[in-house]
Amino acid sequence: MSQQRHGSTPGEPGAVPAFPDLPEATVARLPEYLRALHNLGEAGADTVSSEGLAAAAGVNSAKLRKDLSHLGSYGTRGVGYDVALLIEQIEFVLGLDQRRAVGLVGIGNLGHALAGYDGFVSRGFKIVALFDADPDKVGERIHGLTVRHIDELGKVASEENVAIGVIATPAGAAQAVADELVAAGVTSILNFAPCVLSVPPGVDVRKVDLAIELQILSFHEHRKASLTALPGGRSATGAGNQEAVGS
Amino acid sequence: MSQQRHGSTPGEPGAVPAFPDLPEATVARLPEYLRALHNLGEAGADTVSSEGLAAAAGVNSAKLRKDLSHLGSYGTRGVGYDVALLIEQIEFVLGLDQRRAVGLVGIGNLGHALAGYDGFVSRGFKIVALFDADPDKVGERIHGLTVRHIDELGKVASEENVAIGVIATPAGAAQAVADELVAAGVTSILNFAPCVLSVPPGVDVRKVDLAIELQILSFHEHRKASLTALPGGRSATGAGNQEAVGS
DNA sequence: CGCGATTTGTGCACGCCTTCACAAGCGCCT
DNA sequence: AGGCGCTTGTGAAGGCGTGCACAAATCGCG
Ligand SMILES: NC(=O)c1ccc[n+]([C@@H]2O[C@H](COP(=O)([O-])OP(=O)(O)OC[C@H]3O[C@@H](n4cnc5c(N)ncnc54)[C@H](O)[C@@H]3O)[C@@H](O)[C@H]2O)c1
Ligand SMILES: NC(=O)c1ccc[n+]([C@@H]2O[C@H](COP(=O)([O-])OP(=O)(O)OC[C@H]3O[C@@H](n4cnc5c(N)ncnc54)[C@H](O)[C@@H]3O)[C@@H](O)[C@H]2O)c1
Repeated sequence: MSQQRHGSTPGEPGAVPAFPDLPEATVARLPEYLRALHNLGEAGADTVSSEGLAAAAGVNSAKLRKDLSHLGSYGTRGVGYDVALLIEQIEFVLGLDQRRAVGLVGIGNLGHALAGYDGFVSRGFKIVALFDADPDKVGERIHGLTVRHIDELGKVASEENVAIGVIATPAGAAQAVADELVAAGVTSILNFAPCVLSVPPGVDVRKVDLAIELQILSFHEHRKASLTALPGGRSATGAGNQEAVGS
Repeated sequence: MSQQRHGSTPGEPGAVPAFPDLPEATVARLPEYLRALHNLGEAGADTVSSEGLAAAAGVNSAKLRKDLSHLGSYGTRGVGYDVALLIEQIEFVLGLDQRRAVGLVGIGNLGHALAGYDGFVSRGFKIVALFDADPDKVGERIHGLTVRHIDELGKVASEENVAIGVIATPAGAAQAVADELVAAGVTSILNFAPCVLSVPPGVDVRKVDLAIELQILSFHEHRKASLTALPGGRSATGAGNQEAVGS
C-alpha cells in the first residue's frame, strides 16, 4: 500500500523526496495553498508570485515562502512559482496522489450532508462506505452507496481499504465507533461528535466542533462589546480574521 | 496582578470585569473545558481536580491550570475546582450568559443539517433566521423557522438582532453573502465555504473546511506509510492526537 | 491545634512559529 | 553582453505557547 517511487516532476525523475518533518503549522496551511492554486490555475494563471498566492490563501507572503521552502519547492526568482508544478508538489506531499478511501459512520442529519458532499471527491478523497447502527437506515442508498450495518465495519473497511474514518454519530457512541475503526486498521479519524476520543499511539484524530467555533466567536463578540463601552479605541481584530484577495 | 474582582456569583451583578486579553490559545480551549465540565456536572461531580478535568478535556493539567488562572479562576488548593462555579465563570467569559442569535445562510445539504442541530441550542446559541437565494427554498419551514429570501437579510438581521452569521452557501456566493452580513451589522462569521473571505477590521471570521481536515490527515497517513517502510521506528504520533479519559 | 496529604497557581526555560529584512538569483530590455 | 528590476529563499530576532517543577494554600484528621 505504501507507494514511494513517484516521478512528481514531469520529465524530471529527480531524487525521491523522502521528505522531512514539515512543521505542523505548515502542513495545516498547505491545503489552503492548494485550493488557491487550483483556483488560479482554472483562472488561467501559469505562474504566481508568493505575494499573489499569499493573498489568495489569506496569509503573509513571507510565511508562504518559508512554508514552500520547507518542502524544497521550485520557485523561480524574478518570476514566481509554476502553478501546475506546485500543485503537483503539494498534492504529493499531502499524499493526495492516491485517492484515499473514506468510511463514514453515522448517517443522520450531518452524515447525509457529508455523504453527498462533492467537495470530498474534488479534493482527493472518495467515500467508499457508509455505516449506521439504526436498522431503518441500513440498506438505504445515498449517492450510489448503500448504508451498511456498523457490525460490518471491520469486514468492509479492510475490503475497501478504508484509510480515513469519519465519525458523525452522537457523542455517546463515538468512542465505541472509534474503537471499532481502530480495530479495523483505520489510523486516521475525523470526529464530528463533541467528545474526546481515546486512541492508541499512531492513530491520528482530528476534531471538528461547530459549537466550539461559535463559542470562540462569542468570546470575541463579548470582548468587542466591552471594548466599545470603554476608552482606548483599539480596533481589536480577533483571531480568525482574514485579509484578502478579490476573486 | 490582574483584576479578579468579578461578581459572577448568581444574583450578584458586580463590577463589569473588563477582563484581560486572554491568550488566543486559551480561548480556543475554554469551550472544551466547558463541555467537559457539563459532563462532569451531570455525572454528579461537585468539584474536580485539574488533573481530572484535564483528562476529561484531553489536555495537559498544567496547561489547564494556567488557562484557568488567566481568567482569575476560583480553585481551592487541596480540593480542586467547583464545577458549577467554573461553568458559570467560563460561560461568562465566553459571553454565553446571553444566548446569542445566529443567522444561517444557504439552506442546502449542509444548511439543513445545521438548522436541525440541537448542539447549537444546548451550547448557548439560538438560530433565529434562515436565508437562501433559491426561490424554491424560500418559504420552506425547518424546525419551526421559515426560510427567508437573502434580500431580507438586512431587515431580518437587525430585527432579530443577529450576532453571528453562518455561511453555508457555495464558495462562489460566500463573499457576497459575507458582505451583506457585514452590511447588516454582523461582526462574527462562521464560514463553511472553502474560500477566503475579505472583511473589514473588527469583523471576525472563522472557517471550517472539511477537506482541509482530511488533507491534513492524509499527510500524516502518507508520512506514517513512508516511516514504516524506513528504518528508525519512531512511533510518530501526529498533531491532532488526543489522549484520554474513559467516560 | 498542629501536621501531613493534596492540589492550585506560577516562575522559568525551552522550542516552535512568525515576521522582517536582505542578499542571491533570474529574466528581460536595451 | 550588461545592467536593472523583480522575486525567491533564508538568517536572525522576537513573541507566543507549552510543560516542568515547586512553593503556597487549604482541608481533614488525629
Ligand atoms: N447536525 C449537525 O449540523 C451537526 C453539526 C455539528 C456536529 N454534529 C454532531 O455530529 C453528530 C451527528 O449529528 P446528527 O445531527 O447527524 O445526529 P443524528 O442523530 O441525526 O444522527 C446520528 C446517526 O448516528 C447513528 N448512530 C448512533 N449510534 C451509532 C453507532 N453506535 N454506530 C453507528 N451509527 C450510530 C444513528 O442511527 C443516526 O443515524 C453528533 O455528535 C452531533 O453532535 C452535528
Ligand atoms: N455538504 C457538506 O457536507 C459540506 C461539508 C463541508 C463544506 N460544505 C460547504 O458548504 C457549502 C454548502 O454546501 P452544500 O452541500 O449544502 O451545498 P448546496 O448546494 O446543497 O447548498 C447551497 C445552498 O446555498 C444557496 N445559495 C446559493 N447562493 C446563495 C446566495 N447568494 N445567498 C443565499 N443562499 C445561496 C443555494 O440555494 C443552496 O440552497 C459549500 O460551500 C460546501 O463546499 C459542505
